[in-house]
Amino acid sequence: MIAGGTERGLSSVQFGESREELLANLRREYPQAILEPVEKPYPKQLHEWTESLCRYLEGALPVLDVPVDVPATPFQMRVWKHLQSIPYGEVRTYAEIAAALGSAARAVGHACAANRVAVVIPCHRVVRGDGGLGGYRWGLDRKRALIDRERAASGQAQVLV
DNA sequence: CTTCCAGCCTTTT
DNA sequence: AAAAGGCTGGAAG
Repeated sequence: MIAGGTERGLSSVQFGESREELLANLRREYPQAILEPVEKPYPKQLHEWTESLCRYLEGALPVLDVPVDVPATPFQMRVWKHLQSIPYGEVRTYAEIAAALGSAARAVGHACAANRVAVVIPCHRVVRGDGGLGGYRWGLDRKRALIDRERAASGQAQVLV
């Protein structure tokens, strides 16, 4: 994984197969940004955010509360905010989200697809109403892995129909 | 099981 | 301004 951010929050958290691939992706998304590989003089906040992220993934941190700094339409903001209210280890359907927002399921899917901040905005916790996984920007295997891992870490029974 | 279309937001023309 | 299409869903064939 790679994490990038500004002084205001994380702006990009992505999955990839290699360091090169990840860096290339980041460069493509922010062609004008000055990318500094932060090996040593870690900006304090960025360090805290990524720390939280890691511990959260391990299930050691119940709620992830890090700021994000991503350009978004008002609608996307509402969807993402709602996604962040899904507890660790649980999943919702696109329809549920849509109902809560008074919108349509498909629009929700579109908003999720636009999310660039993996895990922080848990678009992997949204599945289809018919039991299917739906899609995932970084690959369905990754989505499945995240959900399984979270479910296991949260100690819930794995009742999967 | 396989269309079909309503639905809402974004992106492209 | 108009049209297409997406990480859907529910109804119809």
